Amino acid sequence: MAQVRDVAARAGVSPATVSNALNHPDKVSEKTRLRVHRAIEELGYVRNDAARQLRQQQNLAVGMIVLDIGNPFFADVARGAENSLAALHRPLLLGNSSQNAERELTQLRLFEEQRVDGILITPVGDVLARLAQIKQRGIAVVIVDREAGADQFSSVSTNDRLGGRLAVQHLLDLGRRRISVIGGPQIIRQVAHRHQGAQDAAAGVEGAQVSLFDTGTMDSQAGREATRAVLDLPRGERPDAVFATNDLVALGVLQELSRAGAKVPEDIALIGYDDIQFAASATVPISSIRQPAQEMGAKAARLLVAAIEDPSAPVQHPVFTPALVARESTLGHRE
Amino acid sequence: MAQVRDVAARAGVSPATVSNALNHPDKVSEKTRLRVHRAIEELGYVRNDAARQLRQQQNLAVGMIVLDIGNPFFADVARGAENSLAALHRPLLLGNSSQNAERELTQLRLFEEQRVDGILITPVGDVLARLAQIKQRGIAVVIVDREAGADQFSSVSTNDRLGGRLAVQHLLDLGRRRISVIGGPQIIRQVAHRHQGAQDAAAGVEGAQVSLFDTGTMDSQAGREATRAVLDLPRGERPDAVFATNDLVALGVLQELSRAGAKVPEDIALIGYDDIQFAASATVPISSIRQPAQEMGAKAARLLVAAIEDPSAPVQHPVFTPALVARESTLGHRE
DNA sequence: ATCACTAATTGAAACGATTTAATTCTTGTC
DNA sequence: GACAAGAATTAAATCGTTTCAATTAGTGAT
Repeated sequence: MAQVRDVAARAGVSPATVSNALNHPDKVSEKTRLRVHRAIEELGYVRNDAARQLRQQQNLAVGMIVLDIGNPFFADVARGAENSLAALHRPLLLGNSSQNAERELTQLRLFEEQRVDGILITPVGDVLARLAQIKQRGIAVVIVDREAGADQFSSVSTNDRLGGRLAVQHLLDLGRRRISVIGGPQIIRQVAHRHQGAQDAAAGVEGAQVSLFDTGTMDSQAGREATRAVLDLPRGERPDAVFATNDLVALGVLQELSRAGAKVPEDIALIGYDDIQFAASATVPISSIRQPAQEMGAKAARLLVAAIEDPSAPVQHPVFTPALVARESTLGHRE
Repeated sequence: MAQVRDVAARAGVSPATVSNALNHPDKVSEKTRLRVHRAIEELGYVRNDAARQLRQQQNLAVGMIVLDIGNPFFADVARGAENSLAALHRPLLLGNSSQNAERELTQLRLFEEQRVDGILITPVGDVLARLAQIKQRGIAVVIVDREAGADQFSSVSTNDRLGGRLAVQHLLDLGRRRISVIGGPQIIRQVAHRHQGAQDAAAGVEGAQVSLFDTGTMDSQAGREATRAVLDLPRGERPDAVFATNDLVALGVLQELSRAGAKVPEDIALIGYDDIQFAASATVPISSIRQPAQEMGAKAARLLVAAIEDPSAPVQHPVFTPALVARESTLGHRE
C-alpha cells in the first residue's frame, strides 16, 4: 500500500513536502502542489490516520454514545450532532449502549483508546466518576439530555420536570385523577425528573394520585408488559390515564390496551414523551411532550467543540423547554 | 498521560513485558502480570490505539454505512451487525450517509484512512468501482440489502423482486387494479427490484396497471408529497391502491390520504415494505413486507469477518425471503 | 554582479506501542 | 554442583506520518 515516501519518490520531492502539500498548502509552490496531487492520484495513496494521529497527538473525531439507536428520538439527536460536526470537518463515531451499562463502559474505553477529542453521552449507568476521570485526561465531555450532577461538564437537556408536569397537568385538566406513570429505570435521571414533574402537577389537585410502574428499559416491549400489570389491578385501583415516559413505551401501552379492549382515551387516556414522528401516526394519535431533538444534538456538539478548543471555557447548561402536543389519545375524537 | 514506559517503570519491568502482560499473558509470570496490572490501575493507563494500530498493521474495527439511521429498519440491521461483531470483540463504527452520495464518499474515505478491517455498506451512489478499489487495497467489503452487481463482494439481501410481487399480488387478490408504486430514487436497486416485482405481479392480470411515482428519497416527507400528486390526478386515473417501497413512505402516504379525507383501505388500499415496528401501530395498521432486519445485519457481519480472515474465501449471496404481513390498510376492519 | 531577504524544500527526529531476537533466570536431572 | 532446556525478561527496531531546524532556491534592489 502506497505511503508518503512512495508519493514523494514519484513526485520527485521529499516526504516532508508531500506532507506540506497536504496539510499546509500555503507552504508549498503551486507547481509542486500539483505534482504531488497527481502522484497521489496515480498511486491511490490514502493517508494512514493512525500514524497521523500518533504524530499530531490529536484526533479530530468525536465519539457519541446514545441510549438506544432504535429510538427515533436519539436518531434525531445524533443527526443534529452529526450535521453540526460535519460543518467543522469532525467525524462522529456513533456508539450505542443499548441501555446497557456494561456496553456503555466498553464504548467509553474504546473512545478513550482512540483518543477522541471529545465525547457526547447520554449515560445509562453510574458513570459520572468515570467521565470525570476521562475529562481529567484531556478529553472533553458533554452530557446530552440530562443535566449533569456535578458542574464539571456542560450539558444539554430539556426541563424534564416541567415536561412531566405539562403531561400530567394536561391529564388533570381533562378530568383524569388516577394516573399511572410507566417508565424506567429510575436511575436514568430523565425518568426520575419526569416522574417528579408528574407528582408536582398532582400535588395541588384534590383526589389526584400518581403511581409509578418502573420498567427495566424504555421500549414498547416494556410498555406492553407494564400495561398488562396495570390491567390486572382490581377495578377500583385501575388508572384512568397513563403517562409513558417516552413514546416507544407509549406505543407499547397503546397496543396492549387495544388488545385488551380498553378504549383510548375513553377508558384510559394516554400521553407519551419525545414526540417522535411515529406518535402522530399511531392507531390513536398519541399526545406527547415535544423535545427539539435535532437542535439539542446540534447544541451539544457546539458545546463540545467549544470545550475541546478551550478546555477552560465555562461549563454551560442550556435547558430547552418542552411543549405539550395534544392529540386524540387524550382529547378523543374531534369531528 | 501515562504510557507503557511509565507503567513499566512503576512495575519495575521493561516496556516489552508490559506489552506482553497485556497482549500475551501466557508469556509472562503470574507475579509480574499482577504487578503490571496494579501499575496500570494506579496510573490510569489507557493504551494508545493509534500507536498500537500503526505497529500491528491492523485494526479490529469494522465500519458500517447505512442509508438512513432514522429509519428503524436500518437501526435494526445495525443492531444485528453490532451484536454479532461484539461477540468477536470487534468494534463497529457506524456511519450514516443520509441517502446522500457525497456523504457516503466522505464516510468511505474516513474508514479507509482509519484502515478498518472491513466495511458493511448499503450504497446510495454509484460506488461499486470505488468499493472495488477499496477491496483491492485489502479492506473487505460486504454489501447489505442489495445484491452486488459484480461478483466481487459478498452481499446480503432479501428477494426484493419477490417482495414487490407479494405486495402487489396481495392488492390484486383483493380486487385492486390501478396500483401506484411510490418510492425512489430508482438508482437504489432495492427500489427498482420492488417495482419490477410489482409489474411481474400485474403482468398476468387482466386490467391491472402499475404506475410509478419516483421520489428523491424514502422518508415520510416524500410519501406525503407523492400522495399529493397522486390525489391531483383526474378521477379516472386515480389509483385504488398504493404500494410504498418502504414503511416510512407508507406512513407519509397514510397521513396525507387521511388529511385529504380518503379512506384506507376503502378508497385506496395501502401496503408498505420492511415491516418496521411502527407499521403495526399506525392509525390504520399498515400491511407490509417483512424482512428479517437483525438477522440480515448479523449475517452480513459474519460474512465480512469471514472475508477479513480469509480474503480468498468465496463470495456468497445469501438471499432472505420476504413475507407478507397483511393488516387493516389492505384488509379493512375485522370485527 | 552581489547582497539581503523571503520562499521553498528537506533530513532527521519524534509520536507510543509491539515484536523479534538475544539475554538472563529457573528448574530439574545426573 | 554443573549443565541443559525451557521460561521469563529485555534492548532495539519498527510502523507511517508530521514537524523542527537547517539548507537551498528565488527575487528584487542596489
